[in-house]
Amino acid sequence: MSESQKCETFVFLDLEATGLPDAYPQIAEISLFAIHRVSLEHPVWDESGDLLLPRVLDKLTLCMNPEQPFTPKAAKITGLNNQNLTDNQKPCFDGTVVKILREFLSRQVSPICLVAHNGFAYDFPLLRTELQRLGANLLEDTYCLDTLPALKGLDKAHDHGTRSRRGKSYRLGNLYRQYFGDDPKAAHSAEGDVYTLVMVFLHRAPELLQWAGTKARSWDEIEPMYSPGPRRSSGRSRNA
DNA sequence: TGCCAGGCCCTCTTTAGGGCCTT
Repeated sequence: MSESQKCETFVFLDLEATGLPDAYPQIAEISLFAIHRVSLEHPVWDESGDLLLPRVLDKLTLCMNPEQPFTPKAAKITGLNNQNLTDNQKPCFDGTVVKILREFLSRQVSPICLVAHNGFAYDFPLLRTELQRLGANLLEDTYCLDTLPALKGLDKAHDHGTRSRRGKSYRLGNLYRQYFGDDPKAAHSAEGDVYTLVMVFLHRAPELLQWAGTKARSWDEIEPMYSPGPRRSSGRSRNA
């Protein structure tokens, strides 16, 4: 996208799901923080010098009970499983979730840029799969930014081709520790990870906003993680 | 069916292999 089409709202996104892509995952929790670019361009610090989460933002967090069983590791790290979601009578990712997502996004000033860490490889394709299963889509004029290649690319540019990045971890929690000298809060809850993502973004906001101006992809370019079968179906085929 | 990724990047590379990153 060009600077003339710069995104007005950045919607930070994280998914908790039943597993990694090899397990044909389904979404169990989604969290979004919608923040206008003006709050990202003008971060605020408190008296102690600590960076603050923007005061003005819209939040949405939903839990849902996937039809797919959780892998043991996914259940362990997320704290979610089919039993506790069933006990709390949570429906699956259904038309109501789509309606809520679309209404949440439609309340934001467009163009909208979705932001996720490793989003091009995980969150965006998985969300695409869940929407495709229902024959649904997000809004027109939606873009996507992945902070993983963005931060790697920015660091590479700073290093001027040297090898100083060797061994550096770009896991979201490690980036937070590196930038703020503290452990991230509520890791592997969707809302906790979105908070961490927003803070990491704010720490590098001028560079990332500039990066988004030229490197954000259209949502329409995102391919599904896999081709979803119909609900309650045993057969599924991997997307080529 | 059953739990199986895969695109990207780096390097002891390029006729390849391995680790990262997401749950």
